[in-house]
Amino acid sequence: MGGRTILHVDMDAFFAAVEQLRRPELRGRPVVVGGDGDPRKRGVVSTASYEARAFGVHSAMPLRVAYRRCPHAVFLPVDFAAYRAASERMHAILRETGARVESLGLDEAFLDCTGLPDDGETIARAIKARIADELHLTASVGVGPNKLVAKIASGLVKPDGLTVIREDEVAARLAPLPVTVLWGVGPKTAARLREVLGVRTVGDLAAMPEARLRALFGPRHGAHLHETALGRDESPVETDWAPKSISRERTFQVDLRRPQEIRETVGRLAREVAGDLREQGYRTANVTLKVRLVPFRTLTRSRTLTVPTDDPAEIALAAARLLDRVPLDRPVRLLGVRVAKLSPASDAAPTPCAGAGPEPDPAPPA
DNA sequence: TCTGGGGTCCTAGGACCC
DNA sequence: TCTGGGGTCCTAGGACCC
Repeated sequence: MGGRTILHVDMDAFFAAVEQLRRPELRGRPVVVGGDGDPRKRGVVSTASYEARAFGVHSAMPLRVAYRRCPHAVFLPVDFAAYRAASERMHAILRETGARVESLGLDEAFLDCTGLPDDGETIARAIKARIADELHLTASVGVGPNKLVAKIASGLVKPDGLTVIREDEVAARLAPLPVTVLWGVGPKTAARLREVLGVRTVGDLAAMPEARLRALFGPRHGAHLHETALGRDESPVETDWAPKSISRERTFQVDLRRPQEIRETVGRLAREVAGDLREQGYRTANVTLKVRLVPFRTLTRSRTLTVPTDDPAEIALAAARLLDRVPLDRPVRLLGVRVAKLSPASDAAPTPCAGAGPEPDPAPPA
């Protein structure tokens, strides 16, 4: 497995940058994009401009906290249509390199440039130049021997950065970084690594015997930690993506208490999911209901529909049955309906058992 | 009233089968 | 009666990512 050339392209403060581009009066000012743009309401920050980050505002922060930290920022609602348009132009530039391209959301992508005539750094410079000239936006790019290293590299210099990590530099470049730069290492795993093993950096983790990691985190997660700490990653750049599930969820500005209102909302979400399902050309076999009760507890219930279906009424019925199994003894903050086990609608042969309808729930465990 | 909305993947236990 | 072992499917829940 020698000699892949992988790029990771990461648009800088993408949503905020698009807003500043179309509204020049916002340039140089702190801009926070998130929720419906009202920082006094429930919602989180999607993207903060670099001017806002200077005040400690960052992605996933509650809007109210962002408002406290930076009250003079301009707060804007998320306008996906605008960001999608810019994203498509960016992706067109990436595809024109001839590389295979894997999207990660609207603002990031991996490119497999293996076998192209130019080297990774040259391609990266060309991409950055075109994004600057044609979109008037900046991107930070990382070049490495695999996706893991490329992604870490793109994060090392931002905004408008370009960082190349050669195969023989990987260990030395990764060693001093905190373990949270690694894929799959979030707050919980980082805390356990620190508390149980005294591990803080990628270098610390790389020095840990794999057996200890397996014992502590289980065979798969342990092995994954070991591999990534060494900068190893053989995952391919995947150009085709198909969803494995489709969902709709809503957090309410005011927690719901009335059962009638809760039932109606579940029905509405189920019909929205069914609409998405049909629009995207899938059928499904499985419905999951998610309910978040106050304070902060998530309760999910799922069950299988007997008939693969994209029928809104059947999906709504399944969700309603699941709701019957949730004790609504406290206010409800969030409702969500997810459908999984997707299959292409075109495959769906007429099923002989289609008249059976949903079967009664098995007795729920106490 | 501090906590969105879209996802993916893994684990663990029980049911069930051979 | 002293209690194996592999496999799959299902459900619930957790961690993580952008």
